[in-house]
Amino acid sequence: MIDLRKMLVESIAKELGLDVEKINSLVEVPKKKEFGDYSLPCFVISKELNKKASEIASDLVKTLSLPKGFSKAIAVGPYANFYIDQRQIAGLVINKILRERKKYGQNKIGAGKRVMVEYSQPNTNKPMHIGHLRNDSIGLSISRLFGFCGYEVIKANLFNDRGIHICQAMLAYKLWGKKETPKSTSLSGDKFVGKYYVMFHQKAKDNPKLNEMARELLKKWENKDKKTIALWKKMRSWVLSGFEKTYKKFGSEFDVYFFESDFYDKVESIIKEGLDKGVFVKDANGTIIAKLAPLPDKVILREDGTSIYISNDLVLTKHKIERYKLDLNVFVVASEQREYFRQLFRIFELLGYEWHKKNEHLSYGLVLLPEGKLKSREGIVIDAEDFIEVVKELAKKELLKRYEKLGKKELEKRALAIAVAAIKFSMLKIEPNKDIMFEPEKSISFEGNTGPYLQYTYARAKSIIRKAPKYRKSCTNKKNCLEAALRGLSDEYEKELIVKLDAFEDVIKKAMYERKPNIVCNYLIELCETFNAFYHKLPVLNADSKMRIARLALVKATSITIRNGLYLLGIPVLEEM
RNA sequence: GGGCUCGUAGCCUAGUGGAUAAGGCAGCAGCCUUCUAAGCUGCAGAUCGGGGGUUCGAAUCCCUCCGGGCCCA
Repeated sequence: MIDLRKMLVESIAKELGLDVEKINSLVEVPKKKEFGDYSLPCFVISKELNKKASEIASDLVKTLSLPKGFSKAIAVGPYANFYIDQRQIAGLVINKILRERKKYGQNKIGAGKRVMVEYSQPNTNKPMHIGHLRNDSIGLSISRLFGFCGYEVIKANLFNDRGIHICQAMLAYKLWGKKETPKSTSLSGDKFVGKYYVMFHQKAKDNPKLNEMARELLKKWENKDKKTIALWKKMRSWVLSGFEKTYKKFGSEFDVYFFESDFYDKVESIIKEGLDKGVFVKDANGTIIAKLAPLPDKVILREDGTSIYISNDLVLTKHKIERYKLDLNVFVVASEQREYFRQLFRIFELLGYEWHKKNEHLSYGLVLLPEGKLKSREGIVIDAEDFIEVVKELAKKELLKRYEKLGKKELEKRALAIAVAAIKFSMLKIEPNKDIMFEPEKSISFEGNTGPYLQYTYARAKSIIRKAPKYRKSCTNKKNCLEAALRGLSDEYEKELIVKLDAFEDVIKKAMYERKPNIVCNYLIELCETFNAFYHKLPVLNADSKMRIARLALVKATSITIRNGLYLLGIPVLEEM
């Protein structure tokens, strides 16, 4: 295993007689490459060693015996800069990548630990919107990051399939549906149902009685009225089949599915527990409230006994952690629910569950439209499926510009892959904490810092590999030939690429620890920029035979790393583009 | 009113204690008889929201004010 940084840090620590961790926290990668590959700023240790920073730096570079893989050390003022010798590291880095292939970048940080990542969580009364696309992008990516770090990952989805909003759509269908079905209207099931949900709210504006009727329908549902349940099941299955199509297109995957309707009527025991332990109190009206100071109090159960969302989550969360024996329970949910999750976790803490610490709200900013927050019931919303289709059409146009005679099947396949890449990358490259102002025309591009740019770079690399000739017969031992050839990599462009490839493992750890897929995005952009610069500057296939072998290996290593990085983002690769 | 969060070129973002603040879009000028031009090279563009403080050193930490977003009341 190659870990240049670790070796360097250890030898510096030994030389200076300081703590390894201390040195590790100080060593950095300089912004400018002329300052080397690693650098130690000596300001901080100046006091400890009672010596001027510039002296420490200049003495250090004189006395330190450089670890393997480094060529020189130079002091620049108070900085000690260290330079990697690519002749020595090229073989180590490239061979490692070619050996590990799909596993390159993995580590064992989470070995033996099980994490559940719950994401997407749509309501089953309307289609998903672009907010879900951000959620799904982050959810899948963070799942894969955990997986790459050795965790056992369970990807979970929770369908919010009960409550007043569901009954509103049902009521509208009962009143005005005229026996239409998704099939008879050739609408996908989720859109079909969503149409009635919007219709309900339009009509309810002038007819408040409809709200009363929806509440009655909810009561019937809770009393398990046969006809009501049958209608609910039918409409829910329509919606779910629509979701399935969207998930398939977008690449969202789940291992387990939870339905709110399976838990809402199992809240009694935890409510009793809360009352017994004095965490919940019943007020004069009969409403049950959790006292969570310094957080605001939270209503758990209404006076009429109807369940509200958090009571379901109390049951489901307990179920998840105990049933699946989780070490970590992650909820990928937008930032508007921050306080809600604090309250939820605080309840478990007050109830005395040791495992309350295992819960984590992975919060991300809202997707806002220029008009403001997305509002499904008012139709201020961009439909997820429609949006994917619009972007796919744009991708088709681009493809046809380049390849007029592309077969229809291939065209569809590539266009979808490009559309998904463009959308996911635009959602993932922004730090999760930030809100996204979404402007449909501006937000999607195929050029510059985009998903398709990464796909393109990958396809370009693969194209070289496809065209490369086989090893000559004269080269009897492939491994020896490669070893010898790699020592010939000496150009600055090659070196930069090798150093970048070597950084992949650290990037994954950082992205996982910080729960930030955008770190992977930034890395991949930099990697592809470095590769493209190399590509334009140095020939691969037209280099002399020894150099061709070496550069070809470098191109292969790059393509593996890009592919693994895109996998972590949930972005499909294309062998040709 | 309280809490959380964000503020970096015209626009979108990266950088969260170190060297001359890094990319992309939009703009301008170049590069396809060589491995995919969804690419590459160059130019231009930033009082890092304002003010104060801590530090040898602040976009980054602290205080305060201003502005946007979200949640609670």
